[in-house]
Amino acid sequence: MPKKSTSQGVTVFDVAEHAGVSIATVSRALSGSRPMSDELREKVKQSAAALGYQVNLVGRALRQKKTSTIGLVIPDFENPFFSSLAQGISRRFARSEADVLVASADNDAEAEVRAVQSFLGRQVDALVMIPNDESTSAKAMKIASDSVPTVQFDRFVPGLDIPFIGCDNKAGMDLISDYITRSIDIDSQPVILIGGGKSSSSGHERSSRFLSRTNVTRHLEGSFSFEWGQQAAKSLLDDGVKRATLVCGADVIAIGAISWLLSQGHSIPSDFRVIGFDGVGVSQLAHPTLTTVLQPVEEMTEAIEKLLSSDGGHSAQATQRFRPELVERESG
Amino acid sequence: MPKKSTSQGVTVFDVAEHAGVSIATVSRALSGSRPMSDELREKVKQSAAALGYQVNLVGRALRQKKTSTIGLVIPDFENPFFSSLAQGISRRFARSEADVLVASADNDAEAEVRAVQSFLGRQVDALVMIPNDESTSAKAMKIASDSVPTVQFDRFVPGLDIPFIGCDNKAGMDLISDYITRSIDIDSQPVILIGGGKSSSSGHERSSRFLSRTNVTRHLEGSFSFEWGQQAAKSLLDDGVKRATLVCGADVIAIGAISWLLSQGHSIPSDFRVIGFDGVGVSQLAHPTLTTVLQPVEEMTEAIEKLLSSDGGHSAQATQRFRPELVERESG
DNA sequence: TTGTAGGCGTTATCAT
DNA sequence: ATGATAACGCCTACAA
Repeated sequence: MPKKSTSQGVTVFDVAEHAGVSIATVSRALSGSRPMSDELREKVKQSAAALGYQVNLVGRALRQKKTSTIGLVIPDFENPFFSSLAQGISRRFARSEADVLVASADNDAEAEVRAVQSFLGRQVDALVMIPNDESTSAKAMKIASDSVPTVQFDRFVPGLDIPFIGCDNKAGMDLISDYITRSIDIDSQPVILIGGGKSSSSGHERSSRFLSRTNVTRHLEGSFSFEWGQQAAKSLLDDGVKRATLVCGADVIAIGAISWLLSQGHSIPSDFRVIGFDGVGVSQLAHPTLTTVLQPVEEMTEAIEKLLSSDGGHSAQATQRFRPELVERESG
Repeated sequence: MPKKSTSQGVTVFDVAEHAGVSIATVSRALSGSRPMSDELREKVKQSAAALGYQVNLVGRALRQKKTSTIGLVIPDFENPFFSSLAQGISRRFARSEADVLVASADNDAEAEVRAVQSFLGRQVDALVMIPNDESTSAKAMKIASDSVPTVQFDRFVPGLDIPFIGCDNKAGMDLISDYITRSIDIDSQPVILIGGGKSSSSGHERSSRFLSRTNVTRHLEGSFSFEWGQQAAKSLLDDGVKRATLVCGADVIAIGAISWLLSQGHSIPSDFRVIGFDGVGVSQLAHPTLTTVLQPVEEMTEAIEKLLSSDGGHSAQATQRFRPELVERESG
């Protein structure tokens, strides 16, 4: 049952009255924006505490025209890589002045626009977006970047002049290509690409790059989900594939594929080699553990912080790609 | 007289001027709060569109003293169960009037308090909290519930008069107890409990209940993480345990344990049976697939929505526990 | 050093 | 039906 509010409704006026000073003094004492006698400041603080005063950030935001908030829009909460990105951003800004608020676009273009408008209406100081889609997210991205410093993270919408920070997907796929070339017998285990769909920039880049530099006997595109990994593996088996190297567009796909292959009695890596991309936490817990391309999440979140803090100044590069790293484990 | 608009944002004054009406009319036309001639309304809307007007929710919030926002505070983004809860809440409120904003407490009591104060300062209409801890989260919960309708979700802090919506952990553990009793040879596979730590209510309830109704040869407590599952399994093997039924306080623990056991060459379920709790997505992708207790997330989020919408009225029960369901899969 | 007053953008209450 | 105006809570020139 909702309790009667105590601190709700306590304003600077109440504190001022209680402390016997003006509201300006209260404001200054609490924000420390101007020097004042320690004695008075202490008195004000005690009054504030006694009354349970909590600053109303809405009032402050309206006045200051800034909210010390950055909004993060992610496609969904189900992909553990997005979660780890959210975790990374949250932690990165935790000791900064800004709070990070996260909203899910639920893999839907309209919901994505709504999320952006919601953040914009709330006057966030900056927006970090992981766009759903290479084309349908253009509208949301434009709306965002038209009003507030915006960063594209992990994925981007081509053709927009909005900074992008993410992983060098091409370099990542090249790591896989090289690895396959030097350590796998392509004749006995022909290479099959299971992409996450070309509708996101990451999916697009990864698949295209890999195809351009590696002989692939087969190529499937789906979505960035466990389910698609399972489904893709199933369709391969249904088509009589008995041995292959499965290069997957993301760890979630790889894990889904492994799950299906093992359930059908196939063995990994002797029958099927499986390679992922991202380096999510569960990739090292899967059995067999997943060979994958690890994205440098720390570096990327650091770059975002720098980019947003050096706002206006051109000290930080607009677009930065970070080199991922191949982690050889058991699955491939 | 019409006020000058800032160069930054388009305001109601700009729209009013453009449409040749008063700001009151603009507000009414856009929000539809009062009836007015369709013709005028249309004109105003066109002006708004022409100028690219977007309502400033900060101004609205200040005036209306409500934000149509609910805040969700979760311990972290790494546990996939929390992510699925966040996803569930977001989806549930998606077609409602309210936006859901998520913040991570990063498993830290102070960060949790900061997150709550941040949401409170932003005047959220309600707060949904998954408390970090049974004791250290008390402060954050109190602060929250003192100012705004608050719901404890999935976990709770005992002794507080704040509604709780979650799973019937005791019933869930009983399902496991019964299952073990009727289908497992306890002599060859003695039961070992790997709890997630008694510092959260879920961990507490699950471990205590299970211990009270089942003969356990061994009992370890840690945290709700993959790492703890691995570590616990390792310590069991180090102690020479060769066969056992591992009842885990959460799926993440179970998956961590399985990972370690398999890596050491043990087989599941013939040597070790492993049972989880929660029903996260990856539980059905693990190999072997995880026997677990599935929480009814849909029902729980629905209950939260009802509880918060019927705010003030006592029509909705304050605390509700939902019965989970045992899903027998391969691991146990 | 401290106080006064004005305004941030919006909606609601009055008038008309 | 529409318009003028007063708040909402806060910060910050400007005054004293």
